[in-house]
Amino acid sequence: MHPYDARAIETQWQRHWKSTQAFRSTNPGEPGFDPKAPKFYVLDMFPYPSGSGLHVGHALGYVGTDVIARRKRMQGFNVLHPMGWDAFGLPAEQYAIQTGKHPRATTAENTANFKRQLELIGLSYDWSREIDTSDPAYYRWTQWLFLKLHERGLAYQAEVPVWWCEELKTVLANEEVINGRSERGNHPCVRRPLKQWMLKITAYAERLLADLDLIDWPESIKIQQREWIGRSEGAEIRFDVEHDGGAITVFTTRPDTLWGATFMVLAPEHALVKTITTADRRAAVEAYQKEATAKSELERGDASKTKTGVFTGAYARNPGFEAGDPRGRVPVWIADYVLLGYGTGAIMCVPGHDERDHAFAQAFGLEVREVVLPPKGAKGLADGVCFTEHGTAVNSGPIDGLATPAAKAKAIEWLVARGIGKARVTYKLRDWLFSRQRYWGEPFPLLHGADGSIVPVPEDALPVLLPEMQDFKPAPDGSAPLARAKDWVTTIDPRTGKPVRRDTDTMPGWAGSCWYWLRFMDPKNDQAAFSKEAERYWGPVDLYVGGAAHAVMHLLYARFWHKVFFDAGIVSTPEPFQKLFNQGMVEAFAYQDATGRLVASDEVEPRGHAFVQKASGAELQQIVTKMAKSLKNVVNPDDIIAEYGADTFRLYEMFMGPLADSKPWNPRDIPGCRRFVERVWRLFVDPEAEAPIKPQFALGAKEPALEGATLALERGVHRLVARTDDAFHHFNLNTAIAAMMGFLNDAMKTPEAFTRSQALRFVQVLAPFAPHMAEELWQRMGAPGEVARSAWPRPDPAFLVDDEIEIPVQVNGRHRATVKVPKDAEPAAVEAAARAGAGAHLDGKEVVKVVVVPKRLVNFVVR
RNA sequence: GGGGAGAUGGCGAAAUCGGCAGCCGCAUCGGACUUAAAAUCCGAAGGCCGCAAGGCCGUGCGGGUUCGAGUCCCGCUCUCCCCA
Repeated sequence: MHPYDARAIETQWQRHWKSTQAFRSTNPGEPGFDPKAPKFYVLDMFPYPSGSGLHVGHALGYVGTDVIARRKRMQGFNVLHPMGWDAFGLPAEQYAIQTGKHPRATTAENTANFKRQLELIGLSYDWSREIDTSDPAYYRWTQWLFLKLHERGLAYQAEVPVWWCEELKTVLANEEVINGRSERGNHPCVRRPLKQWMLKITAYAERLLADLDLIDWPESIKIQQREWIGRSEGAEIRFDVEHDGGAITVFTTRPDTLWGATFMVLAPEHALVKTITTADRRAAVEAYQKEATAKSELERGDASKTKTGVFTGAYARNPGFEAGDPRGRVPVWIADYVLLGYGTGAIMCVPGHDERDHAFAQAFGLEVREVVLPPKGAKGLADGVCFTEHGTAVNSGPIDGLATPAAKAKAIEWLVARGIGKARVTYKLRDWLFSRQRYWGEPFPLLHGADGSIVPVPEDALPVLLPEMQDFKPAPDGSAPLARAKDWVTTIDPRTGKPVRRDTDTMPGWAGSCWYWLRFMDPKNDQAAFSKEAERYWGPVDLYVGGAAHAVMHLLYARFWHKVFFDAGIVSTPEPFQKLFNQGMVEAFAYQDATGRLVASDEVEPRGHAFVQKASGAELQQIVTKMAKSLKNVVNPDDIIAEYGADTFRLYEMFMGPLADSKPWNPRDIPGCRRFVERVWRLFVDPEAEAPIKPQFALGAKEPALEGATLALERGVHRLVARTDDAFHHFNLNTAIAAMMGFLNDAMKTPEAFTRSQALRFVQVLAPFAPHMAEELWQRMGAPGEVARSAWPRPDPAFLVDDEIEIPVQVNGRHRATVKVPKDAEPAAVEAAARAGAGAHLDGKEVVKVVVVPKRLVNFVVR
């Protein structure tokens, strides 16, 4: 009486794992720590616990890392596999404002729900290391680490034009504003100058770029980070303003084109605009400045857009020409395609060799001068085309005749010698806007004195607790909600006894995730963020898995903080995440009618190979898209597990395709995985019998001789292990499951030949994927301990190749026959066998050439 | 606009050292078992032609390299994702 009962088996083993703390990993110095075991730290990007819970797409990465973690444990690694909550942030607060529920309460509910869901999947996290970024025991150290940045001069306050969202009543980072609307909620945003906390990430630009070479990350992510950092080499050149005595400094990546600069453009916000603008141009200039402020940087930078700008009335001297040379007199304009934050906020314009300058000159009838001759064959100004590539310098005084790279170097030399310029490197990367006028975040541990001084809260006075507030709505004027907690704001500087005011901003949602992988190493420490020993042992993260969506922001911020800690001697590695892996998106089917309108998935039924709308019978087109509530195609793991069990759910998640690929969730495919699980069960257990396991697999069962079907299965087991190892190597775990299914099909054909020793190894291979069933079978077989801690089997090469192998025979590259030859047959023997096998295909033909690839194929080239 | 990834049966996919295209699964069809159905088991199946044997065509499209290309090179089309 042993039918397969997924629920019973899974709840029992989940309870067992919990009560025995089966997946707790030990730190150096703790009882049970094995100093000989190598460590493996496998980390998921921890979730923001939203109210809607996990869907099957989140679970993909978590199941993937779990399968990897479980196998690593079996391979003898001390595995750190933790989970926690990125719990501070805007959505919780928005929700709280809408519902009146305190974010602390909703966060607690949501994290409890997430944890329940994760446990239901049977994930082997070390829950003793669970962390919550909104817990004072955690954010105490976030504040402490912020002070380390502050100490090192990397946190400063500045009046900067920032995105202000009227609806959310807060400033947002550049990356949180899309097309002038907030990423969260899609509310309109405007730019406004405000005093804000900034982090000097630009000070680390060079190292963030260079150290990408140290880490094993997807090239695509590295490219995106390099792009974001945007290093460019060039020169800074000073242009004197006529009649004014002032000077405009520009940055250019093409100092060799100086002699082609026929005008200049300043960012509308550039400080010099005010002083150089002539009286007759003032009205036009000011009107234009006002307009530009409202635009996003993207709109302004868009090269495809028509150029706008106004003349300031002022002229500057191009220093490439002698005083008095009319070619050196260049008009100064302002235009919004020049950004204040990039380079110097001013450019020299070379309309002959820069697309945007060219468009601008065309639009306003400014002079175009050729100073770079295109190489033979390439189109240049002579053909009416703006030439931006490398060529030969012309009309350029001291650098005439030089190829662009040499011309650049010579131009810089020439500028330096005359004291009008120097080599310079700039970055697109900007400093990081780090404050928010919101409630649900880490308070800044800083005190403002009456005299304007700012001092850190002493370390022993941390954490600065977020005050309990009932009304934490943003104020209409944009001032921070914390400013209204009067008792909290007013305090005493413990060092001087003087009254001071607390800083009332909070940190952005990214703050908590800038160091959480370090806290997981030593999560209960109340003397330090983490101990040096723990960090030296566990760091860096060996495998970090998450969506490619975080390619830039989180991963760049995290690297930045980590490098600061490295410089401060707090961590021992220059990079936090040695290997990064991006799991693919889980998409879902959605359905469109003939007009392209989307039809909710629950109103659709299949008809043959097509799909129709239930109500109307209209034929629908099945499309693949992301899961969204509005499409009613979000799938919750709870439902799948309730119907099929966690082992089936895990198998399906992994069987869908390679971990890195995007692939659609197809509910019709899940029963296939369930069938596999049931077939495994029936191979081992006779549901009708008394015995918990078939006698041939029980402890003490006689091991038959390795011959006939048993030998074939033995080879099968070794091949299975080898294929599985390979699958882990490539993260295409679907092929491991395909291999298990293939082996199972073989074993089911000759079940009596399947031995206990083979069965044990099969269960071990199954264990990372379907851990509940594997543990249950392991126990029923009377095997020692838990399969989760058993030693992963090794394939023996002697069993991987059959004595006879099949060789395809081609004639002129076309497959014509297959011949069987001994595995070690000589090429001549293989060719002879192939010639016989090809038979009639060679009759009457002249064999020009024979290609024999040992163990692979034979190809006859004939005429 | 910039950047990234991808395109293989009705569907998810496999074949990454250039060597039998389609392992494994889903859906489909046929058979066995059953009073019947479900479940289970066995079998078929890329397309076209053919009773069959067999042949031809086939990895988004067009070229190229090679004895041999899903895989490498050049050009194109389309899709998805990311950044704003």
